[in-house]
Amino acid sequence: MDYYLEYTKVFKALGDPKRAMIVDMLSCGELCACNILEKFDMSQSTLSHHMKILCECGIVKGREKGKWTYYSLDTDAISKAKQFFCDITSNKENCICKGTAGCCKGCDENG
Amino acid sequence: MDYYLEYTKVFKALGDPKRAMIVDMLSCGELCACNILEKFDMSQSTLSHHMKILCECGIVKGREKGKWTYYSLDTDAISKAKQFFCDITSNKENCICKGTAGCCKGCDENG
DNA sequence: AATTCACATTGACATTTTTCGATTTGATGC
DNA sequence: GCATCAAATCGAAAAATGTCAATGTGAATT
Repeated sequence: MDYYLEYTKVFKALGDPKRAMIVDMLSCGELCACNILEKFDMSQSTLSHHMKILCECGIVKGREKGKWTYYSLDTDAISKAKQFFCDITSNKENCICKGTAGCCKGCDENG
Repeated sequence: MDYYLEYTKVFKALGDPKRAMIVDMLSCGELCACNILEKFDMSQSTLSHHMKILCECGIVKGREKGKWTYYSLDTDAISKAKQFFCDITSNKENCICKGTAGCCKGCDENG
């Protein structure tokens, strides 16, 4: 159950459209909070709250430099979350990777 | 935004540990609601509610037969959700698939 | 050291979600 | 037809979430 709890935090974080958009923005490189805020119609405190959720689940990292905080994706944590997604949606004896469903690379490597 | 909203429903559904466990159970094959209920410490109405959320986001299908309802995963919807996950976490110009991060098969095909 | 700037935290509120017991619906068996 | 079973729906209560304005914090600028 703790296993599920750990990874469902990532899904819960991505379960908000605005947070999914933030992740999409970060996929092209590091951005500071003010750059992200420009693109959204939300208050600064609300954005800060969303960034905290994204950081706490592990898929986003914050790097403080002077007044600014730069955010970027943690590709390792994202890989693990993808692997979890593959794991819970694949039949372990007869993996759907072998069919047409298109599972992930990591799943192929294990199966 | 609608694009994000469509797929974030899937993540929101998987953002609950019990629902993630249900998906994991269904990955090994079709099950009826009563079989799922046996494994959990929750009321019948609560399970019914969780199944509705899983069905509404598209990743689970329900098949009614007589008194029973059999649930199974919709591998096509799951593939699309994985693709979305890859999309929002991959740099489109310089995809992380080419690195060590381990993106999904579909992402490789596109990139 | 006073001000400004970027961001985090707090407190409050409305909305959404989770959960249950009770009821309803629809199919089966007597 | 009546009782029974599986599952959905309803109504209500409790908990979690999203949001903002106000405030706090720490770094840079003057």
